[in-house]
Amino acid sequence: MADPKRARIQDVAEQAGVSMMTVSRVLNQDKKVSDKTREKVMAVVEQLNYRPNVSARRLASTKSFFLGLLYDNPSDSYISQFLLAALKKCRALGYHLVVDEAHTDIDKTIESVKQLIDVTQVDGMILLPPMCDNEQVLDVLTKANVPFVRITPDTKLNRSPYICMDDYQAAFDVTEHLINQGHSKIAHIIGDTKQGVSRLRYQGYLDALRSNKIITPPEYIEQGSFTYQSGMEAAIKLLSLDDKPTAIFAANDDMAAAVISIAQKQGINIPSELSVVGFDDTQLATIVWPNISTVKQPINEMAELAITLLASGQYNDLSNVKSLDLRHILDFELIERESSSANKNN
Amino acid sequence: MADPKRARIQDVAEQAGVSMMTVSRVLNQDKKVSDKTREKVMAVVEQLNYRPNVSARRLASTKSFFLGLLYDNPSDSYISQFLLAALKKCRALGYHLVVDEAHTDIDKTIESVKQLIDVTQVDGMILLPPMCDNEQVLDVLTKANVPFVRITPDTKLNRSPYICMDDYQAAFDVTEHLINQGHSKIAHIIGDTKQGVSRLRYQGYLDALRSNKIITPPEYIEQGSFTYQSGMEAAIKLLSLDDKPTAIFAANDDMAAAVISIAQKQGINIPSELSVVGFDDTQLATIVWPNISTVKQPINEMAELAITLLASGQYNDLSNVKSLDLRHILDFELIERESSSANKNN
DNA sequence: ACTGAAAATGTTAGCGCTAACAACAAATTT
DNA sequence: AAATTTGTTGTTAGCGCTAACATTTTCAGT
Repeated sequence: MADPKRARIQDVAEQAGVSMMTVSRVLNQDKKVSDKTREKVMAVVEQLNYRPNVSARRLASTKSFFLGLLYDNPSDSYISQFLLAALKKCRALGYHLVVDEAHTDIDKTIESVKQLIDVTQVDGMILLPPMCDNEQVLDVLTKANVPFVRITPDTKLNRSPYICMDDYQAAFDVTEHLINQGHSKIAHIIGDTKQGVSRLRYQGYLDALRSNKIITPPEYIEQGSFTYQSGMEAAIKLLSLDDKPTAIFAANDDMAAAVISIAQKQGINIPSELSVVGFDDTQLATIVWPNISTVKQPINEMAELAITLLASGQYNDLSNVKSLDLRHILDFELIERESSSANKNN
Repeated sequence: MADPKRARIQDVAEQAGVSMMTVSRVLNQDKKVSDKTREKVMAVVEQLNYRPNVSARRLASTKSFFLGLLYDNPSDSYISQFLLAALKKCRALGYHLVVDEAHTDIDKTIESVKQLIDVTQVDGMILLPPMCDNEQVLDVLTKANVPFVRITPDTKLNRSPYICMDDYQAAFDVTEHLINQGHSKIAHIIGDTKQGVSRLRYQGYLDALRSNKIITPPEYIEQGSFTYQSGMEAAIKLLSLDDKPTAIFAANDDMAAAVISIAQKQGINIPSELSVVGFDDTQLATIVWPNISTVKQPINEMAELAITLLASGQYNDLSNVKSLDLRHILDFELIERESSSANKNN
C-alpha cells in the first residue's frame, strides 16, 4: 500500500496559488484574509485533505496546543466518560490533552499544576470538581495567566468561565414528574453537604413540592453523604416509618441503589410499591435490577464545550468578558427506567 | 516569577563541551557513545533539568512518538483506570497517546485504525479486549508493520507480545482460600462463554476443588454472562437448593453483587451464613454493602508495561523474538473484604 | 488623478531536534 | 610503519510551520 504522503502547507499554497503564510492565516482564523482567498484555500485544503502537522505548528508558534485537565477521584465513571469525550474533541481540534490527577495533599497538587504550566506550557486548563473550587489552584492559574474552564463549580462563579447543568431544575423536574405520576408521599435523601449540588437538588425537590401544594412531614427528609452505605441507613429509616413514602428521590445513584437493595430485603416491590429515582446516571444505574430512573448529566457535551472554549482563545483575556458570558448551562435529561412508575396505591 | 527558559539541547551540549548530536545520541540510547561522554552529558542533563522538546523531536525524526490505544466498552471503569495509567506513563516517556474507540460496526473500526496508522503514524498500538482478538484488526496492523501489544487476549497468543494475568491461578487461589476457611460447599457462577477468561476461571475453580478432594454436585455450577441480571438468576437457583452452598464464587463482581442482593432479600446474612467472592475488583466491589471480596487485576501495571514495551521498540521486528518472550504475566492480588469469612456452620 | 492609510499578501528566518554523512581517533591487522 | 577496521564525535541540512517584518494592493478622501 503506497503511502500517500501527507500534504504539507506548501502543497496547499502551491495548489491554491498563494503563499504558505496565507494558508497559515486561513487555518488559524486570522482576520486579515479576504473571503475570496479564504474560500480558495479552504477548497484546496478539502481537496488535499490537508491537516496541519501539530508538532511543526507547536514548534513554530507561541501556543503550545496543549490543554490540561485536572481531575480527582479516578474511580468515578464520570471521569472516564469526560476524559474520553475530551480526548476525542482535542484530537479533532489538533490539541493534546495532558491529564493530571489531584493529590490528596493539596500542596503536591499545586506543585504539579505549576509544573504543568512551566514544563508543558498548557494553553488552558480544565478543572473538574472538587478541585475547581480550590482557591489555591485558581490563584496559581490566574497568576500564571493560564485561562481555565471549570466544570460544575460551586463557588466564585465570576472568576472564570464555567460549565454546568441546572441541578436545581433537574431535581424540580424529577419531583414534579413523580407528583404527576400520582405520588404525594415523596421522600428525599440529601447528598453530601460539602457539595453545592446537594443543596441545589434539595431545594429543587422542596420547591416542586411547594409549587404543587404538597405538605411533606420532616421525617421524609434524610441526610445522606452520596455513599451506598449512607443510602442504606437513610432507606432503613424511611421504610420503617408508619406512613411510608411511595417514592424516594435520592440525590445520587449510589444512594438510590442502596434504597432498592434495602426495599427488596424488606419484601417491598419496586416499582409497584415504591418508586426510586437517583441522580447522575452513573454505570450503577443500569447495573442493578431494576435499573434506576435518574437524571443524566450531559458529560460529553460538557467535555467538548470545555475544549472548544479553551481552543477558541476567547477567554484568554477575561477583563472584557461580561460575567454572564462566563456561564454555560447545558441541558440535562430525565431518564425513566424500571425503578419508578405511576403510583397505584391511592 | 521569571520564566526560567527551558533548557535546549544546545545548552546541554555547550555546558558539556560536546556537540548537539552527541547529546541527542545519549538521550536516544544510541550505543555509539563512550561511557565517559555519556556520564558527562547525563550530569549536565540532570543539572539543567533538561527535557527534550517533544514536538521538535517528532518533527525531525522518523518516529512519531505517538502510541495508539484501541478500546471498547467505554462505560467500564477498567478502561478508565487503564487509560489514566497509560497516559501517565506516556507523559513520563515523552510519548502521546491517541485513543480510539472501537465501533460496533467492525468495518468502521478497521477504517478508523487505518486512519490512525496513516494520519497519526503511530509507533505502536495497544489493543484492549475484546478487540485484541479480532483477526481483521490484527491483520491491518501487521500489514502496516505497526507493532502492537495485546492486553489479556484469548487467542492467537503467538502473533504479538501480550500482557495478562493468570486467571486460572487466581480462580484456583480464591477457591482454595475458601476451602482453607472451612468451606466445602462452594458454588461457582461461570462468566460469559464468549470470553476466554470465563473458561480459565472455571477451570481454576474445578482444579482447586479436585486437588482438595472435594466433590461438588453439578447443581453448584451455574452459567452466567457477567451481568448483574444473570447473577441474580443464578443466585436464585443456587439459594433454592435443599443443600445450599456456604460460599459462592462468581466469575466477576457484577454477578457477585447480584448474589449479595438476592441473599439479603432472602434474609441470608453475609458473610456469616454465606460467603460471596467476585472477580476483577471493579468499583462495584466497594460500592455495595458488604464490600465484595475479589481478585484485583494489576491494571495500572499492565498499562505501564504496555507503554514501556512499545516505547522500547523491542518488538518492532518480531522475526527474531521467541514466542516465550511475547508473554508477560503479571501478578494478581486476592482482596478480602466483608462479603466472605470463615465457615462457622460446620 | 494623487495621496495616505488600511487591508491583504509575501519574504525571511528560525523554532529544537535528528538523519545522513563526514571526520577523526583508537585499536587492530598486514 | 602503513593500511585497514572499528568506534566515537562533529557538521550540515532540513523536518513543517509561524512570528515579524516587508511589500503590494485596495480604497477612501481630497
